[in-house]
Amino acid sequence: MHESYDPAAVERAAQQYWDERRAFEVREDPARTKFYCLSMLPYPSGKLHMGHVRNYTIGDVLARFLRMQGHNVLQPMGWDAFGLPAENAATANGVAPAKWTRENIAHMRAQLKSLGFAIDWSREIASCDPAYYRWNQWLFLRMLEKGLAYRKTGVVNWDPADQTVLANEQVIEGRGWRTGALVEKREIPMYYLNITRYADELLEGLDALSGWPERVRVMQVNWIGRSEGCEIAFPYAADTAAVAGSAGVVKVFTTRADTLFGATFLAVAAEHPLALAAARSDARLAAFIEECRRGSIIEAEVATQAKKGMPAGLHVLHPFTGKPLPIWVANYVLMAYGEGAVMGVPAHDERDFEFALGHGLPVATVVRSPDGSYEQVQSPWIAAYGEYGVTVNSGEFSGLASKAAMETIATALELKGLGRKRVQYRLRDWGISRQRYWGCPIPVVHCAACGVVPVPDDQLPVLLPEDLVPDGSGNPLAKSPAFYECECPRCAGPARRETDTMDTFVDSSWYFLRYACPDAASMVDGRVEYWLPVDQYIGGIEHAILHLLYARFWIKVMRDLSLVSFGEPFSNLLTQGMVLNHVYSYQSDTGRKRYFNPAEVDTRRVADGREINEVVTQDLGTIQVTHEGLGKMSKMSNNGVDPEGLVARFGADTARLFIMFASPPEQTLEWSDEGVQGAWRFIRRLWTAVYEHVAAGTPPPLEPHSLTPSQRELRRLAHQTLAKATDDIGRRRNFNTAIAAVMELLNAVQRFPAATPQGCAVRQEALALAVLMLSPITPHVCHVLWLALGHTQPLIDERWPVPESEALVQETHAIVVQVNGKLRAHISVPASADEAAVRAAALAHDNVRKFVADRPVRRVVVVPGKLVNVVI
RNA sequence: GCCGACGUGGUGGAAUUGGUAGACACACUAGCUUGAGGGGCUAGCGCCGCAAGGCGUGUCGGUUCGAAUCCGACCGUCGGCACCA
Repeated sequence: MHESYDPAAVERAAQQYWDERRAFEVREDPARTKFYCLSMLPYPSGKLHMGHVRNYTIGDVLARFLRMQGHNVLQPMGWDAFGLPAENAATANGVAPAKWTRENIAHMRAQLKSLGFAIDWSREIASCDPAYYRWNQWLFLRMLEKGLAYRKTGVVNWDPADQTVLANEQVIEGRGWRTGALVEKREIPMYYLNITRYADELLEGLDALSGWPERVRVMQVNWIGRSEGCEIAFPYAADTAAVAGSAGVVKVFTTRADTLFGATFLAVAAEHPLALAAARSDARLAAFIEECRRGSIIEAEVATQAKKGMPAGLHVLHPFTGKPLPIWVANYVLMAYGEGAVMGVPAHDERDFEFALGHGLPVATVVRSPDGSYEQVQSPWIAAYGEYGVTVNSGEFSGLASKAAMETIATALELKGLGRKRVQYRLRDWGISRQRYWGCPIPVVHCAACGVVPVPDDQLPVLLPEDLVPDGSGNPLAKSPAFYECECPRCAGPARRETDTMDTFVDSSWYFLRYACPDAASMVDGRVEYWLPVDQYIGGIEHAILHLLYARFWIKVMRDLSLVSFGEPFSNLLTQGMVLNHVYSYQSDTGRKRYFNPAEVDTRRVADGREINEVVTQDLGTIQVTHEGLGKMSKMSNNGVDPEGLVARFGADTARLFIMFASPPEQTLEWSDEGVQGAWRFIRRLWTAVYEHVAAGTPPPLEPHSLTPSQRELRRLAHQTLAKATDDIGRRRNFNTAIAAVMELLNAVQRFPAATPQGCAVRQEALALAVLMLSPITPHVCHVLWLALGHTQPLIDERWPVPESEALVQETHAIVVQVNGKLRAHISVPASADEAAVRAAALAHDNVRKFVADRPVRRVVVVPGKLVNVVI
């Protein structure tokens, strides 16, 4: 053993040992308990950032910990290799996405290996490999057969300058990010997966997922958004029937059928057929609809925009009173939710209220609060009353409690054929078509004679050509006859291959099954039944809804196709908090934004206290950039911190220890490398402690019964630390406090005078326990220190130790004494002392007597082993 | 706007079940060691105060013998909002 710690040499030795032994390659073994530890697969953006390091270190700590507890642990890794950034890079640099992606994978794989993760690399997969994505296509075809995949039109962002579809991310303040052109909406045919068919099961399944964080389950519940309510049909008035060409109804969905008599208008989406019909003879309305059409398709923007509307000049009839209600076209009504129309009840709905006030529409009260505090018309109107109560002014339905009114009105509507009770979901079907090149081709062919024809299974995979370079305008596949010209599988006539590719969420919806059987000749095989479901899934909280919901849906579909036996993919979920860093941007004249890495930004304060942020660029010289605040580390905002520098300077163990010590895993972490010194210093102190201990000679066997009090005390601390670390890692997943406890143990070891042979034996045990406890977190240095402590079996094959109950016995308890809740004294009592003795000892303390003085003691609260509170 | 979370010293954080607020670290200050390097060791370090003591966990209010923790309102930050992944 060297006197000084050399991380590079230590890490080389440990990694070489693991590699030679193929220590992390695992096989199915029915005799052993399996543990599938999975981290979300990375997008190969080019370099790792600290968010990745955090994610994979958490996974690695758990994988190594459970391995030490005797489990057969699978920890795989792969690449979410399709997606937009590769196309952007291609457009910018003229490199084909395939080459760019594969080079990034090679670099990032090397970075992951340098961090020493216990990954079974023999199972590595990349979603851009045909051997993987052919099964996306295969399952899509099965879904098509079952009617679970279907075709309908959908709305996309259209950049008229580049003649291309934009991702939401590429729309900045309503303009295309490259062209600055005003983005339009465009309706195109797309494929949808029928996730809403599984809405109820996805919702109910959440109750059983006790290993998931509550916050994620709540978010999914709200996303699915099941609401029980009523569909109500408003018959056309004569003017509407004339425009529509026949009699008919406008359907709305409401959860508040009890407020039906308070409806004073009907609002429809700009895309609603009646709005379009009315616009044919109303130029102003047509202009308004055109304005809405230019609006955003992004929900966050739709929800925050000013509520605008215009009367359609048409009417519907109230289903009970027959009174005509005006139809308004409103930008806050979404065509995608419900029926694309809502009844406007200003008195009892906040949004309707705001709209009515803005457009001078009448407000009619039809609910009063049970205690009468809200009654009749307010003057002037200040707010809607959205609570339940008792119906008023509702004809024959007046005087009913809200719930009863909903039932009664629904029944009456059903009798009239103008409504029925119905369940509505907020969840929409999953649109998977992307007008992009770098993705999995959708396996269908369009034939003039046969229509849409699925590609037969024996012609899979539909291979994605890898040599195309997108130029930012349109999909290169659609400009590549070699790809799209084909023969119809049905009639053998000339046909055109579908050029849309799949959403990359498809790739990440089942990759964890393929790790179990990466070489299977079918989509999955029996090995999946051994390894799945995933015992511990770890990934960013930003995936709480979309990815996790899509994966749950996909697995349920596979179960219903009898491909797997289970219906939930992830038994336990740890949602890692994001690693944030500052975001700096520069907006050029064309409106295009450029992001600068915080490492390049020079910040200084000017006289008036403002901060000036400057970047020296090659093309623009020195420019001032805008500090946009904090954001998650991402390629998009160019604020990632590459761990490479850290690893080169301090080694992988320091990087791992630092990120795990910085905060508990679920918490958002604002990036700063202050503190990395502490992790580095700690590992070196541990190294030195072991070195000096070993240099003092081999200690005799430990004799627990012949120890001095101070030796017993250190031994107790060592075992207490072990109990805490076991609980912190195994149950609480609070790695930072486990590390802090081991730091305290090391501090105690260093203060401990090990002058005698038994003193050395106690120290030997404490150091060995410290090395074992740290080994999941800093595996390289622990590998070397373990051997240095005289062990012949390598650490990787060691078991996680169990604290000895005898060593944990405590003879006295430290009790705090409060007077009126304020700390006044510390006392020490024998562990055997009863409540009366503790109380007496507390009251006898000088300082307690001083504060009590001659005031009467009203009450004494005794918390055994902890605290006494004297109330005066 | 809606849904979810978070807010504690100069900084990261600890306080696990309502029971000592600030563990463990970083930074900083002073001293020692000098091998003069991003080395090691010792001590100090929430705020006010000479002290006794008082105040203190985003803000305001409540429950309790006792609140960082529970409840209500508000403010701020972060994530998601269906084509970033």
